[in-house]
Amino acid sequence: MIESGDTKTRILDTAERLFGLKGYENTSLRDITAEAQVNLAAVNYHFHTKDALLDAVIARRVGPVNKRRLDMLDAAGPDPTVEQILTAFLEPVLDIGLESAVPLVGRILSSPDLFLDRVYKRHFLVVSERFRAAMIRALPGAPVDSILWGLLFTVGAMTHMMALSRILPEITAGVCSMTDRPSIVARAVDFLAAGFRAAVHKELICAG
Amino acid sequence: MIESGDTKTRILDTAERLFGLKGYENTSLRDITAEAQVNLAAVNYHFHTKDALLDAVIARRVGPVNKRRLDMLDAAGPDPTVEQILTAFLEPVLDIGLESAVPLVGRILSSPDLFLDRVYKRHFLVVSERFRAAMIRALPGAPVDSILWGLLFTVGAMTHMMALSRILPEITAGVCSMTDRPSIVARAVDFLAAGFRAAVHKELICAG
DNA sequence: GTCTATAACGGGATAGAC
DNA sequence: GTCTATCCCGTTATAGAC
Repeated sequence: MIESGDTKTRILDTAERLFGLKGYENTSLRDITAEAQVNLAAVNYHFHTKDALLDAVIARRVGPVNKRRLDMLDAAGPDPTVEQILTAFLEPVLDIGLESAVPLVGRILSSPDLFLDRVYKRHFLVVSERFRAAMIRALPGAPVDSILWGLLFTVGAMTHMMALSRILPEITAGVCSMTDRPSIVARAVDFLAAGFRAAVHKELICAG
Repeated sequence: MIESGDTKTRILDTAERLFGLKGYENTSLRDITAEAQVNLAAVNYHFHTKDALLDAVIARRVGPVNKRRLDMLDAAGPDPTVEQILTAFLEPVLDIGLESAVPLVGRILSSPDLFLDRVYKRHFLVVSERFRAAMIRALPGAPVDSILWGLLFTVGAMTHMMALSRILPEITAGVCSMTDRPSIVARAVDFLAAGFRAAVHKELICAG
């Protein structure tokens, strides 16, 4: 597992993989520099602190993913379906490196402080707003709180399979795995779209 | 925030709260003993290591929760509905302390190593098997992999709202919060049940 | 830009008196 | 059971030579 590229890229690649594998706190800069075959002081030279290194690792992935999400949402036209919205949200993030970026993002999104300060406030506000608005348009009559809870369940399902991707086969007797990405996206989209629609039906029944 | 009870209980209560608030690695034994107003060495006397303290904190919650889950599943009779199964799975775990146990369990379940070694293998195998079997009975015709993915999405939705419970109002402009537990259970059950049923319908359509 | 060496600190764990 | 004092280790970060 020898990383390629210049020193800075090797540090980023290795940090991403180890942060995803063992978590931020359980990964020392010595672990990273040893595997990346660079000097310990190079981290502080290129990134100043371990904290800033994590920011750099996150930003390198989250920016492009959110751009792809918005592009896919735009490409679906002015009135995307629930399925198109969910696909635009899920597909880009599941399409990043399975061995490194996927577990890392899973960890980040399930950690309240990291998520709030380093992802939500910096990278996620506009995406969140766009997808919320699109879902409200796609589900006329659905109360806003149902939409928000649905998006929360969506992020939860997505985050959990990313966080547990490495041990998925072990806890499902080999049935589930993250390798066949397109089929997983389709499966999740069907499951979640039905959940969103159930909230609308319930509302209509109660109102009528 | 002064904990009550004897030394051992005070340590357990404080550790649970701080592990949930900041995470295991970011909480030192000095943090715990200072807040619990006990001596540092008392931790090692009562629990031997920090690692074993975490096990004790987890076991104290997970055991009773899983017992209640199985009791509720049994109480639903020999052929529980999808909704009854999901309620039996979600309600007990959302009924533990909102300020301490809920965030902690959220963190544990989203951390692959902790989940696998300390929860799944020790406390979760029988529960997992019982709920899997019940769901297969409740959804005749559904392929097993759909059931397993559905349970994964269920655990993901549950885990995520527990892990982010503290910041939920902040990221939803005050719309979502974990305080009204019964309505959250009902909402999640409706959403997830629709997802499970969608997998069956899809299968029947393709087969027919 | 890259390296060696080291400073400065906080952590878990323990010995031994009471 | 409880406390004080301390050991010993790994960590991040930096100083300064090359």
